[in-house]
Amino acid sequence: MKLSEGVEWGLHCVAILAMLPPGATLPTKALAEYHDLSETYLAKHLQALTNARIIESLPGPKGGYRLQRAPEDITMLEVVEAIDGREPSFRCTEIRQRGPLALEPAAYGVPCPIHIAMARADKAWHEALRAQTIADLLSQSQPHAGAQQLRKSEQWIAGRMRRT
Amino acid sequence: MKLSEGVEWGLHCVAILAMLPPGATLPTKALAEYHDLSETYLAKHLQALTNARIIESLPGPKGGYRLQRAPEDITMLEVVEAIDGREPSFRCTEIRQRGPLALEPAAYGVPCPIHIAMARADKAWHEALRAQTIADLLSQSQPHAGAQQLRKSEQWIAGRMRRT
DNA sequence: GGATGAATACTCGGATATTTATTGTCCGAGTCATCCTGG
DNA sequence: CCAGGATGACTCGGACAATAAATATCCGAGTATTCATCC
Repeated sequence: MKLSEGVEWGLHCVAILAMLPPGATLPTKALAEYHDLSETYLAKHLQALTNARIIESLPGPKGGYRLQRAPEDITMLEVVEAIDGREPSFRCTEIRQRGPLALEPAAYGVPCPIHIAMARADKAWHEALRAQTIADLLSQSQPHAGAQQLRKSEQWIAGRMRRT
Repeated sequence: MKLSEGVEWGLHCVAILAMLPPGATLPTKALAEYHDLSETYLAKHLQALTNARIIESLPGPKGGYRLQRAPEDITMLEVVEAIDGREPSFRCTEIRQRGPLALEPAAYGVPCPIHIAMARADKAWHEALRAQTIADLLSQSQPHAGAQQLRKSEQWIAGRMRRT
């Protein structure tokens, strides 16, 4: 059970976009350069985030991406699901209904205990990510990176962002 | 993030083996027939469960598999990890240390907030599965399947198991 | 000099190859039971 | 009739293909800017 590599990229990029002034945008090229990522592959993931209504794109020169909502209103779960998909990790294929001892389907009204337990674990995972917003990430990263590093990042971003 | 199909197979098979009398074994062929699974592919997963010290194998005619511990001492997490692997779902590749704004590695003593949050979600998922044992699964499936169905299963198994 | 028009450069969006992991299969090593032979 | 040995059949174990998914890339559609031209 491994998560797509793009999830890490997406989370970091959304965090960067959250640092922009309201309305300003940043193109794919800048986002890719910031962390030295493949520009074309990152574009694919940004597209997924756009479809999920997390970020929005402005075409043309001076175009780029920006958040569609406030960082406080975007959960990590949304970003993860936008890129990795919304399917549960465990898909019960009901193998108990197969084989020589199978009953008629009506006899299996309740999901099997294995399915229930796996769904409970999945729910715990989802809740943990739903409880964490992008704004939380920013407030937590601030103490880690020094104030000078933060200034440096903001300057770098300011040199490439486009104001409305 | 999807879980291997074999996880479902493994959990069901371990549950079946837990129904056997102490010491008795059941060969791969019977386990595969019970749920109409690919015998050869199931063998691969049973092998993984053997390496994880969850089940043990007896070779030769009258051989087969049996649990290596009591059902109360086998957690769902163990079975899942034996088949799907023990790697965490999210692998932080530290992309924050890449790109034009990267600092010297010593400056990144603390994991990034994204890594922390994902690890916390992973932990919640693991704990949920660690709290559920194979014995719990059996006690929960009993009320679902009727008593007659249970008897039917036990008879089917009794006809194919090997006593020591 | 100002306004209008076309050309241009840059953006995102979806369709297309390549690599990796998962799924699925096969054959060989080892072991116990059975059968045959000899006493 | 009993004991011993060789044979045979069945088991698991690891190495080997086929398929699906994730990874990575390319080219086309659209838009705001820019420049040249005309009024």
